[in-house]
Amino acid sequence: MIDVQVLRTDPDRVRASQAARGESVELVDQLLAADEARRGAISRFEQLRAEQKDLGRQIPKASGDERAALMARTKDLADLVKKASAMADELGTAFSRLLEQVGNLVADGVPEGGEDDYVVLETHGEPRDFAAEGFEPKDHLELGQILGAIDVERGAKVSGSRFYFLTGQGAELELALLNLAMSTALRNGFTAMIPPALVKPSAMAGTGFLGQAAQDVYHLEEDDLYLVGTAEVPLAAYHSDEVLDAASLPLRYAGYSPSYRREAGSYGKDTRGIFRVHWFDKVEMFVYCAPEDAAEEHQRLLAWEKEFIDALEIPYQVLELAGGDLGLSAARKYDCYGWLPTQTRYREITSTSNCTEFQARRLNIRSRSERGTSPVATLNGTLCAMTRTIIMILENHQQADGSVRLPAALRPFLGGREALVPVPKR
RNA sequence: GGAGGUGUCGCCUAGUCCGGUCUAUGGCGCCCGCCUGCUAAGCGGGUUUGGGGCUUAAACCCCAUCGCGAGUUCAAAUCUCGCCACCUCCGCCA
Repeated sequence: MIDVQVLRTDPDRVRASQAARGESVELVDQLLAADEARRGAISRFEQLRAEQKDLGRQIPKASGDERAALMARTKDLADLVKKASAMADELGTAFSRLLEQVGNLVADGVPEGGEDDYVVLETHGEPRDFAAEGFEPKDHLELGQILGAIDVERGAKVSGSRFYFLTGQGAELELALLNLAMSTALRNGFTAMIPPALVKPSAMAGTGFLGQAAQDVYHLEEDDLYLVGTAEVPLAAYHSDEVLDAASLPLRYAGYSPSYRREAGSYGKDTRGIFRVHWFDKVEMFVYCAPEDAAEEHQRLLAWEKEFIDALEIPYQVLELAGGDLGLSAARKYDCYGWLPTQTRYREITSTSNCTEFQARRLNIRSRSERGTSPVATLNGTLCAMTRTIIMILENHQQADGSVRLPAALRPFLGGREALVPVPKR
């Protein structure tokens, strides 16, 4: 959630942020009114409670009539206190409910607009000219079948649409990518993590996925647990309700976990192959750092993402997303879009968000300084989303005969092999 | 899944049976000061967290906080109920 102090002292900033997100500006006025009401109720309660406590303390010392009189008076007060307390609770809850709807304050310089209003910051590498090479590129699904790497038919048979098996070389490729990603992360000072993929509602809510994003999340009714859509969720909740030693920051974690997404409302979108699926595995970077270092850290996360994509020799662009496309938690977001030859356009492969103190406030993650404790900043970034990365590798490095050249960085993790090669169908 | 036990302000701990100066005890650690040639020891004071008030600021004041929540009561760490986590044993299982 946003800082309540900012709401009180600079409501215009919150209004501007809401406008940049394309969200309700009136909400800010409702919030201010609710805050006022809540604080009034709290102070009325505290006054009454203090009076009640004071009288109550005299009872053990008194005796006889005096005692009876005191008890009668305190009894009346107790009734008032109960009512005042209920009122304060009610108004407090109303305020919180409103506050939770407000997205993070959009960072300065974020482009205005919605999904299509991103700004291309950089372009790296050259898309291959397949015409010049004399063949038509096959798409990842066809290549996956030729290589015996991806089986969507059996995925659908076993689990339904938007499920797949990675088979043979496909499964090996994921493991190689995992090892490359993790070893890169470890070299950069990250701590390797394998987090739970099922989490409690508090973890989901704290990371901001139970708002507008809720329809895209799997929920296990029976156990009231959620399947995470990203390791960001357990990695953020990992330090919830903790006070971190300021000297230990930044804490950098690289988590490998499955990601589950209902993909509600994406019917008919990217239905071919494994571009948009209900489950994929992912190595996610997650950082806790001092708020004043967050912007710089965000650049580092982006740099590590680029380093990884560079190593895979995939042409790509770096986009800065517009305010309307940030999600609830992010103050700023960069996506890397890799070149997809059969679609002749760039498609998302990684995403990194600076959530400033937004998630830390919800999850109660603080660090200690001379001035007491204060929320830390959290950031996340994709290091390697397996299915999308596999798609990019297959399509960009395919050869005329259906084999796929392996980028040099990946070879050590595939027994020195230089290419994935067609296998007989079975 | 079944039975039993435990949960107190960083860590350990007193208090819970029998509700009221508990405004939560003591130790360790940590911080400040004194003392000291230095260090150690010693002495004195401070040290949960969150919210609010008053201040230039600090000091100070108020409310909440004894795993979480609800209830009983004028009054709950203490009594009742529900939940959670951990430990021990049994059952089941990769």
